Amino acid sequence: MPVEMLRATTPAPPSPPATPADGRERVLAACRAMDDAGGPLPPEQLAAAAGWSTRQLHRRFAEVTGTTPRAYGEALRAARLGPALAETRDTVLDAAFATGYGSVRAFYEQGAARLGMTPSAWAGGGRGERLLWTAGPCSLAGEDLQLLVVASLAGVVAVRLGSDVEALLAEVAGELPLAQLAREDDALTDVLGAVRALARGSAGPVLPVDVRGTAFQAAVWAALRRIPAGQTRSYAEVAAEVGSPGAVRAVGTACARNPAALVTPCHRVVRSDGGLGGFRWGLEVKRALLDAERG
DNA sequence: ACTGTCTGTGCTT
DNA sequence: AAGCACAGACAGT
Repeated sequence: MPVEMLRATTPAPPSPPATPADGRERVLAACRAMDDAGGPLPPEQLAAAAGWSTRQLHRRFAEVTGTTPRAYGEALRAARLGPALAETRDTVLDAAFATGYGSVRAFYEQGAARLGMTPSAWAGGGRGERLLWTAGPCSLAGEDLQLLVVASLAGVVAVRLGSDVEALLAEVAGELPLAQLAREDDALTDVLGAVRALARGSAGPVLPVDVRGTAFQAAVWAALRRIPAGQTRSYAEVAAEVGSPGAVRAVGTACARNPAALVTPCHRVVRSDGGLGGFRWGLEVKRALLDAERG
C-alpha cells in the first residue's frame, strides 16, 4: 500500500540528491551506545547497534567522526575521569564532558552535526544557522590588530586575529558557507570584552564555547581550556591528558585547527624541549600572550 | 557503489 | 604468545 502513496506524491522530484546521510544515523547509533556505556564497547556490539559488520562499522565510523570507535570510547571514558577537576563546567563542551553520561548523550543528540563531524565536513559548511559577530581593536606584541568574535546562541564559535576584519570575516564565512553571519555589536559587547581580557592575560569570565570538530579535537580543545592562565603544557602532556599518549602530532594538528583563539588557549601549548612550537598568528603574538599571562 | 570476509600489521597484555 | 583494533585487498551483490 505504500506504493500508491508514493505514486501519488512523487510527480515532482526529478533527481533525488542521493543523501549520504543514511550511514550517519547508524554511526550515531553506535556513538550513542558508547555514550550510554560511558566508554568503549566491543566492535561486535557497536556493529549490532549500527546494523553493520564490524568492518563496515569501522569504515563508516571513521568517515563520519574522524576518529575510530575505540578512540571515541576512550575519549568518553577519559572525559568521565575529568569531572574531578570540575571547575570549568561553564562551557558547553566541558559541561558535556564533566557531567558524563547524561549530558554527553544529550550533547550528541542535540546536534547530530556537532561532534560527529569530520574536519572536511566542518569546512564544508556547518548548518544553516544564524551566527553573530563583532570586532574590535586589540593590541598585541606591539601590533595593532583586530579581534573578530563569532558566536552562536550556544557560545563562541570562532575567534580570529588579524589586521583586516573583512578578511577575517571572509575566512570564517568560507569555513561555514551555510551559516548566516550578522553583525551584532551590542549583544556581543561583553563577549568581546572578555576575549580582550584574555588577550591582555587576565582570566576574565569563562565563556561558553560552541566549537565543532571531531571527538578527538573536542577532547583536545577541552583539555586546552583546562590549562590555567600563566601555565603551559607540552604537546605530549596534552596527548596524555586526552588519553592518547602517542597522538602528539595529532594534538599539534588539533591545536592548529583551533577555531576559537584565546578562548581555547592553544597558545599555552609549547614544545617539550622548551621551544615555542607553532602559532597561527605568529610566534611574537604567542610569546606576547604567554608573557602577559605570566604577568 | 556498497558490503562482508580474509588477512597482515602494530600495539598491548 | 595471544588478543585486539585497525586498515588494505579482494570478491560478491
